[in-house]
Amino acid sequence: MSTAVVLVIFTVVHEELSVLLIERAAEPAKGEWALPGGWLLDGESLAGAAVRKLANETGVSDVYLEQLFTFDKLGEGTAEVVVTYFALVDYAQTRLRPQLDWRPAWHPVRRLPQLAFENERVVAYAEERLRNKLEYTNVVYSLLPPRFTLTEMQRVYEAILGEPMDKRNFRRRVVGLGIIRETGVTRKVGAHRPAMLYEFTRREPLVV
Amino acid sequence: MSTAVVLVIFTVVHEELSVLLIERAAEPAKGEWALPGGWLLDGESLAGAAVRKLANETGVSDVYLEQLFTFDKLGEGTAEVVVTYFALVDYAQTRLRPQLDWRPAWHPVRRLPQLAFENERVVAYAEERLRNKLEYTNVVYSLLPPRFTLTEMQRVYEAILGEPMDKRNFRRRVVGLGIIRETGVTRKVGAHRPAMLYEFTRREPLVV
DNA sequence: ACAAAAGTGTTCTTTGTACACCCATGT
DNA sequence: ACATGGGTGTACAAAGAACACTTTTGT
Repeated sequence: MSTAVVLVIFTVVHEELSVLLIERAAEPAKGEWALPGGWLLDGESLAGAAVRKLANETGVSDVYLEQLFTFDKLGEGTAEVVVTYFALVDYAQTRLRPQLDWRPAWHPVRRLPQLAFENERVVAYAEERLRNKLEYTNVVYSLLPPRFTLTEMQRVYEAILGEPMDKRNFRRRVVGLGIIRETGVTRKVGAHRPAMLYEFTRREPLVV
Repeated sequence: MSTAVVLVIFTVVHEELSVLLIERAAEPAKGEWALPGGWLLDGESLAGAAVRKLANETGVSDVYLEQLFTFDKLGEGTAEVVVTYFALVDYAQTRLRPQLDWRPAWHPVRRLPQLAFENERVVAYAEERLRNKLEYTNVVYSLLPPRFTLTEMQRVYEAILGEPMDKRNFRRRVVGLGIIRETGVTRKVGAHRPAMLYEFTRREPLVV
């Protein structure tokens, strides 16, 4: 009986909001998909354990990470309490590491496989929280590269909210929130005119 | 090394937002003020432990109770993790029960004594959360008697937000939110005309 | 008569939403 | 020439904020 830490790690792949799952190669729940997690080690802080697991699974650190909820008796898990966190990572910067006991993979949140340990509840709760945070904070900084076009940013919002947005209203809103600024640098991608690159004014949580 | 549950129990006394503290009569932190709490018992759920402690301290149940945050190593507490909850109770319905090892008392949140176990952080966090919830939910149902006047309700809001509000805007807002309705019954208090009594349309959390 | 609380509308500002066209570039 | 995505403005609706007087009642 001890404390476990479980992570809901979000990213956007092919314009779809996705979550990192592991396929368990050992008991319990062998062969099933579940959220990555592990035990809180001796003397370790909760946030420390979350950061360690995140780095372990994705290779990234210094991203948005927030405590979500503490569950008791998630399914037939053996933990006394399970402290869940959610994290946002830029897909381009992650390197998944298959482990001895499990294999990780990204899954679109709209098409999840069946999950062990009632992890559906955890993902649903995390998704809701993410959508709320989106409205009034800069949390997406963590899902985008350091410099990005407004269209790229809008695609991320659309992937999370699941609906298209108006280009002009989107621009007004995020500029008005003061979470991004122009870099002065432009980028050309394909057969169209160059686009202004933006950056976040802060790359830490705006409100904790 | 186990899991503890700690409660931030709010009420409004004399138009001041107050929190329940206990004066510890035994070690650790003997003689200091702290939030009420206790161990998660064997086989007990987190919410179950919170409800039990709440009933134990105040005699009330069936009130607004929400998980707040999970801390690790709060001060020199001996718990591995501390799961905190916040609750809202109607002062008129509480009966504090002095225990062998501690004495409980209400303290206005603006004039707290020094607290053990870094409990200031916990109270501050709970207060912030409460203020946010106030804006768009019906959480105050738990701080008021079943029937109340709009002025009484406004006083509760003012106590929590710490600033006076406009009577007409307040009425429009809460009626517009649809969280209360007229009962058709009026009440006379002092030297003034009778006031309409209102009740909440729901006495459970509007949004979880 | 006066003090105390209840009740009631309007104006203005801010915020959000809906909506369509032209431009630069590469093929 | 055409396809692709970048960039821009306006009108309307909704929500929130500021603000003052009259009524009923008890003393």
